[in-house]
Amino acid sequence: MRILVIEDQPEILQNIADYLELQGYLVDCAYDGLGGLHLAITQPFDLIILDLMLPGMDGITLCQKLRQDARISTPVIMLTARDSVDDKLTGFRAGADDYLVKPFSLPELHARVEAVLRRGQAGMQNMLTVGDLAYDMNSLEVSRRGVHLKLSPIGLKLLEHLMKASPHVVKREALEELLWGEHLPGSDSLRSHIHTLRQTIDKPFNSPLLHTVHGIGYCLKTTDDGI
Amino acid sequence: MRILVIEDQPEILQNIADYLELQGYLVDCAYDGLGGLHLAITQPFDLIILDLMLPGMDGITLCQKLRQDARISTPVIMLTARDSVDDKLTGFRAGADDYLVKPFSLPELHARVEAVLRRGQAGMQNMLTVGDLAYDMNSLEVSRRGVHLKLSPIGLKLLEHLMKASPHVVKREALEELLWGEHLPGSDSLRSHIHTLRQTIDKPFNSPLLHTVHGIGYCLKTTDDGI
DNA sequence: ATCCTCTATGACCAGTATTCGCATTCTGAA
DNA sequence: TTCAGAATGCGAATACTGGTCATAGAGGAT
Repeated sequence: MRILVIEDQPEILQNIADYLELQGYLVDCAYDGLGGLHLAITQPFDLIILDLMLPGMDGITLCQKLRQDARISTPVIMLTARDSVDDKLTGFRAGADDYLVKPFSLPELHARVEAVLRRGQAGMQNMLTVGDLAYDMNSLEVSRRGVHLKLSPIGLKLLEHLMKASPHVVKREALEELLWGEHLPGSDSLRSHIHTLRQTIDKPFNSPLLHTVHGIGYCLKTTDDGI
Repeated sequence: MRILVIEDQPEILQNIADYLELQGYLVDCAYDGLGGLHLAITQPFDLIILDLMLPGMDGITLCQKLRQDARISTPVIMLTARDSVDDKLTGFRAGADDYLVKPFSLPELHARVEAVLRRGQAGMQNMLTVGDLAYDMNSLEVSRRGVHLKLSPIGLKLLEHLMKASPHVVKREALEELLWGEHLPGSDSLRSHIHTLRQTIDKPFNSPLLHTVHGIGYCLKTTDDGI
């Protein structure tokens, strides 16, 4: 879990960083708004801890830019010395996920961090369905009509892409790039994998979901043929 | 609210005690490590304020004994004149909940006290369970079907993460980051640890909880194989 | 300071699962 | 009909995993 802490007071920053690292988090630091924003945009974090008052750019503005300009939804915990309701409202309106009033104890911060991270995980609605086919992206389990299906890693990747695209057609090149990037295998083994996938998700059931579009690619959809 | 203050410098102790009593707390005092430890063990306190440097037994040792030997989880605020990172880390590792560097203002202390007490009331529900496997994060004890299991620190970290994620799959990279942060060990020793963990939590029992997801990572769940 | 124990790490091997490439057969469109 | 594209099936190559063990290092005890 990577956490970015943006705070201008060195002692506080040091305290927070040390404590969180001790709890097993990877901590990066920024001392002002601009530096923090830059880090937050260029690197992936699981959580941002953000002081309200910062040199360069205040926390609320930073949070707004993050959400609106950069479209980054990393959860944010806002720190502030002030305690007025106004600040809280402004903070939440700017997109902060939680709020902590200074001075706070470090275990208290830890509790909030855990809470926000847990919330983030629970929020993930990673369930894909096409017809009676279901793919739980958390447990990586695939089932059809309640029957558990076992697929290979490549099969899973293919299926994920096809389900996300459903009911649209996916070009062969798109699938090849998905699986191998620029470094394609010598022959077109994509067909083999499509075949294997078909064996698994369609063969045991009477209605096929995975359709071939001749010369173009593949498409995953129910056969009720409503186009 | 009863607070125990352990501090060898009489003026400071007097200051703190007077101030806290004025705020309505019941304050007990100790002048050295041994006396403090004795009081802390024999009587119930809601909070302990503990100087790092004490005659008889230093604060860190005292804190460790309190946590490990006496299994007392009363929150501890550590006081110190020093400010080195080492001290802080050692303090936290010993189980201190917060840290205050001398000289501090009494209102500052009061704020920390309030913060720590508030957090304490929140009540930590630190018990993880997956199937018949239980992990008490307060005492760091792991048991399965009532049988106490002994794991290494790395094993505990792995297990904690896997249990929190259960029944989701956890990627190998996520576990590696959890254990080693940015600079990973040369070879994949993760598998050794998974193996050790498996030996401990699965080998003595007939139903495995720790499953491998080929090419992806690991997953902790019961084998009831539903879905 | 020295020894001792426990843990972490890295290397290796064998067994297994997965992927790839190829040969063959099949299908759909012109 | 003809032919390119598609499906199928299978063996070989590859990647991954579990298990074992030797070594190195940390921490505690003497």
